Amino acid sequence: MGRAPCCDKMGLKKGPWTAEEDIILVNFINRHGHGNWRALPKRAGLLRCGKSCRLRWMNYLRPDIKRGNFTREEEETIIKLHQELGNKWSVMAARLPGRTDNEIKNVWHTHLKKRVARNPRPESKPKPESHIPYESPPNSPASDASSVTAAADSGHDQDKNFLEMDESFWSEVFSANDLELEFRMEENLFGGDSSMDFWLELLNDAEELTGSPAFL
DNA sequence: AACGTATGCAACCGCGTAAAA
DNA sequence: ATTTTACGCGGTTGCATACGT
Repeated sequence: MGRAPCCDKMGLKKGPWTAEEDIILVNFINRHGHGNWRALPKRAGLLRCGKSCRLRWMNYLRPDIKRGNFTREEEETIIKLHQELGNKWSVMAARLPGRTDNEIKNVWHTHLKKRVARNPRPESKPKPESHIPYESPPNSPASDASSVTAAADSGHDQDKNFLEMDESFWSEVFSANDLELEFRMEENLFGGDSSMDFWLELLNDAEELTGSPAFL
């Protein structure tokens, strides 16, 4: 049977998410949940397809996502689970709280697969340190920490600070400004010229609240 | 300093399937 | 029972940055 496209692609944005889009998505889900991903972008005022929103939320914006390095234990768990389950990334993610299937998949393909290939049973000789760099050249990015977080070594400058924010940032920002914020967002999204001034002001507010630079 | 290559991550695409109509 | 719709998953790609020459 024919399958309808996931969304009407006309006019929908693709590519990396901006801080503004993240704010809109997080705020909307915090307030209304995500009952219907397909309808969500329209309701939230995002020019994205529902699938894209879902992915962004699941892999990045969800408050329960653990940011930071994969521990040695997590890496060993992934290796073990992969031996058991194969490429069942979502099952693995369910067994690793705070980690996403995409993240696990990436870390497997970029680090663990090679490690396993070179050293088929690493778990048989546990190393004393709980957090050991990947097997990479001493000055490679992965050598200073086995970080697979987006923030750690991706270089999207504007996003970098944003990504490093703890999820508490969002709850602080939104709980503090809530109603007025939503009103102002809608005003800027639907009502008019959606100038950057609004967002800059919002980010300044965020900085004041959290005591740390938000995005800029 | 400039250029080419490798690496790592975020995001997209297409398919399978469950749920709804 | 059949068809349609939406969700979730796994594979793949695009792009920015790091590294090497």
